[in-house]
Amino acid sequence: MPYDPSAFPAFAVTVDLVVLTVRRHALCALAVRRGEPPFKGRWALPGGFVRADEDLAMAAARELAEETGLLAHDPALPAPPNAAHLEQLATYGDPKRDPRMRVVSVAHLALAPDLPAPRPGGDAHSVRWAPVETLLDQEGAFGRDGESAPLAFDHARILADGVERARSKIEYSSLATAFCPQEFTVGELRRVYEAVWGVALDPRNFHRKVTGTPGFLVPTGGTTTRQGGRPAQLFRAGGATLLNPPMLRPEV
Amino acid sequence: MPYDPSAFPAFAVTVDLVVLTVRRHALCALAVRRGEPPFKGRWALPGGFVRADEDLAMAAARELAEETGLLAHDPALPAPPNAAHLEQLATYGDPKRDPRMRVVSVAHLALAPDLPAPRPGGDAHSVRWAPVETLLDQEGAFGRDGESAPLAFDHARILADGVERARSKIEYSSLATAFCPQEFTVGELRRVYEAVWGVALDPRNFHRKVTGTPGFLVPTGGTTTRQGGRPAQLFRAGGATLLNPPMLRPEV
DNA sequence: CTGTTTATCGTCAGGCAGACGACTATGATC
DNA sequence: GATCATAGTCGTCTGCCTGACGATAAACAG
Repeated sequence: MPYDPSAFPAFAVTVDLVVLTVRRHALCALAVRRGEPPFKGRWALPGGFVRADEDLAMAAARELAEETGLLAHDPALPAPPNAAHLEQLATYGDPKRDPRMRVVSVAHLALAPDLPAPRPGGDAHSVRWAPVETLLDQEGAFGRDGESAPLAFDHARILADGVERARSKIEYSSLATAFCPQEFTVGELRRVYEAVWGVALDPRNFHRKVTGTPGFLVPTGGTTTRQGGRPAQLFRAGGATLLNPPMLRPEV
Repeated sequence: MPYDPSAFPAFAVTVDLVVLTVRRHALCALAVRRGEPPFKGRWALPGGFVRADEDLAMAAARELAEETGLLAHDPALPAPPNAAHLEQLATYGDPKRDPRMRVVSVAHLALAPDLPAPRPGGDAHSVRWAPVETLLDQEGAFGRDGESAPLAFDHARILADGVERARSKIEYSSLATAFCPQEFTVGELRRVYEAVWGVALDPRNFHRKVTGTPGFLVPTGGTTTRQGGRPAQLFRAGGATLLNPPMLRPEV
């Protein structure tokens, strides 16, 4: 018993992705250059239409794989090698957000470890990792090539919301490990927090806190010296997802 | 330059509302009885189609006003008398969630003070406040009249997500005051926390905590004795939105 | 007047976080 | 090989916050 199609307006539904990673001590987001109008040549978040038989999470996972080769994984399972955390962020449906037609975009947030290099896939002409400040602090700084123009559509707002979600969520969950490779050191995890929050943390207190939180980290037995200095113990993410008490973000 | 409409599937977009309040020491949600198939006669969350020229937040505010007479208000402004907190919750888009057609629902969460009585408005045949446990703990308990059947569609999942959002958000924000009238006592605020979390809190420690958090409560100078016992000071919600350090939810 | 109810103030001990000293183990440089 | 720079790890101390709980205050019911 289908509805009378004239009884309600028809929408296009898309998923847009805020894909975050930490590279060179900076929080970076994935941006693609638009090859078609509107906003041709400008940078935008990766995304695409939801297909007729697709769940929203499936569509987001498909777009993520197309753009990065990353697999979304069930947080309950152990992470496969090329896995990213993926969760729904928010939905944006301003009637004028796309000049062509009525589009509702269900934004998703993906957190990934540092990747070798973004591989342009799908229909994206070029893809890059850019520090989120670079992508967000460009209101008014228009360049003719779009290199320094604001993000297309309302993607600056979406990106800002995604960054804020990540910043607050690593406080009370073990999500920061999603930015790390499968095995990592306490120092590497600390540099994730420092990059995402944009602050400096005391290495000694940080070490005490994360190693003292049950279920957060499990030692693998190995050590590494890839950061220079004294060799550090290697850890995997433990089973805990919620940190209680939480990590405390320093005041301002 | 409109898209080729055959290039992507057409969706219907709705907003569904999780409207929560605290009545008689219990967390309650607004439910409407469906008058049309599918799920005719079953209880469901209030909601409706997003109109062609409407933002998502506007559509949610309109549905809220139609069902309850409550106005959504900008959290930055002082709350008008009949105001509720309204925020986007999450979006549900399983291809099979509505048997008739492809519907994506953008769920919103509204928190309201205890209201005199729900007034059936719009096209809802009957409306009621029901304790959330009653609405959620009915899987398998089907009654022929739908009185004790599970909620229609995926609304049980949506309601559960909304309740969980409210439970966690009153920990670190001043949102619990949205369940209180404009002027309220510390005891009334404590009973909100107790109802939402389903726990008992120590009145003395609670009093110390909320009155000691800067910006959370502002004394109005008046007192009341509507709860019996010694008269209590009256407060308004202060300007603070984030509580730091947060309220601590007792274990289990 | 006495008991009951709710509000409010105080005290005390334990836990956790911030500040920071000290020591360890590697590689780089002289 | 000695020295230095770099990171990692272990401790200590102090102050703040919380949970547990005693005590007092101000209303009402009988």
